[in-house]
Amino acid sequence: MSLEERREREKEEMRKLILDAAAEIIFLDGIDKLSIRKIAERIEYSPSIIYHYFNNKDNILNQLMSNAYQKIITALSSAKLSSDHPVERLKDATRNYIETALSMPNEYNAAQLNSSPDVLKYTASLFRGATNKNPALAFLCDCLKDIHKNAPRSESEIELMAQMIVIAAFGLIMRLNVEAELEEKQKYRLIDHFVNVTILQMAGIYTNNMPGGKSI
Amino acid sequence: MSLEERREREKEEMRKLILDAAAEIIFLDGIDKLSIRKIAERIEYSPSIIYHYFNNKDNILNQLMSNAYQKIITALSSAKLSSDHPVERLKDATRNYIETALSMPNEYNAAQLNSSPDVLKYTASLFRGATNKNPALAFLCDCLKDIHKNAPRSESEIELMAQMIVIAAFGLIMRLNVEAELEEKQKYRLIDHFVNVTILQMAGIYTNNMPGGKSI
DNA sequence: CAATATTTTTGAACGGTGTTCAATAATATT
DNA sequence: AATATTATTGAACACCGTTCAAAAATATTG
Repeated sequence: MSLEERREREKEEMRKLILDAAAEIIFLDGIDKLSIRKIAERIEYSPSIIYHYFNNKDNILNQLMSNAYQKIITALSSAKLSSDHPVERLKDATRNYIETALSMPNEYNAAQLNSSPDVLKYTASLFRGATNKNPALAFLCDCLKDIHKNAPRSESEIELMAQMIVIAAFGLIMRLNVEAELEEKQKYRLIDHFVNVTILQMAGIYTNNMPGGKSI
Repeated sequence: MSLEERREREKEEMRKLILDAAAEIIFLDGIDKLSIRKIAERIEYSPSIIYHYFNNKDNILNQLMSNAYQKIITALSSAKLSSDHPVERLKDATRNYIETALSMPNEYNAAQLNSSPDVLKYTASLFRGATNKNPALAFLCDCLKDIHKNAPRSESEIELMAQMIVIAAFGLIMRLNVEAELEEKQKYRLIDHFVNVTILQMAGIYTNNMPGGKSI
């Protein structure tokens, strides 16, 4: 069966070749300019061959976006052990998540705005409860429970908090992605405020909205 | 000069004819299916004529989206006098804004994700300070100042708060638009929580994140 | 090795898109 | 009535995603 294995391996390599070419085109020319014919030109094959390895263009795009979004999710979980303090962990993870997402705007946008089954596995769907699968929501819920361990909130309260944070982070990233010409300084002013103030408010921590305000 | 006036009026009528046809196509078949040729077919002219009234397809789309987004903004300001209580006004306005935006998902998405000059006039760009032009930000700032009139915050604090609320509302609307199959019940659970809890936290009001928690 | 079956790759075609432009039809000006 | 201006068209260009029968390359058998 080594023959079939090799076949499959070669097919996988070809798929990777196609995906890599697509990623480069998106990086160089933008996602709007991606076309089957351009991919074909880049890998030096005829356009038709691509349909031997993928069902259609959307399929390619979705696979690409899923892969990229997994990287963003990984960035989140890498903060899992960053600190003993749950609040610090929350802040670290969110900042990580935001900065990773901003480093691949095309992929993040496409992944979040796409509701294909391919991509939906990883994105922050509001469907699935926090306990289910979405890694970002699950991580946030854990953090929030930890933060409120002295005065426990209900499961649904925690879940709503987490969803609001995910939604707000999503909004921030989207806006920063759209407003490409925004100065770095302004950008980080917003991110800082979000991570240091807004998140804590949404997590039910601050009574005053400025840093230095009383915490619980 | 009545001749030129009529000319211009007729040209404007033709533009409106084209825009209306485009809006219908978007409504019936979705924004992806909009094409110059389809518009032409609908208004019973040849495709080329459209370029006599608009520079290109994007121009048509942008104009359409700007018009729609103005309606959403209008929904916001209609809440301006809804209540004496600034907190109630804030809640009313936000709920209005969200529900109007959800009633025209295509237009809202396109307007928010588009950074063309046409559209940028109306969308919540982070560029312009709150005092400048963006009506949503300006309204929020007024509300927030009113809310905190007894313990005034700095201009930049107020502005950051407002921007965070706009960003979070944007995120919520976007998510609800993308997840089209979400049940009405779940949808309103999120909107309610956003309007009744999250906004108040971001506005620096609640110390506890549940309704009934102490206010300042 | 030769013949056959299988898989990979191609070229041509279909129907679609946005856009341009010279030629025509309609209207207004002289 | 002749001329200038404007509105409208048809044909064409250069793209696009996708399909499919035919060809090339490879693997499997006798």
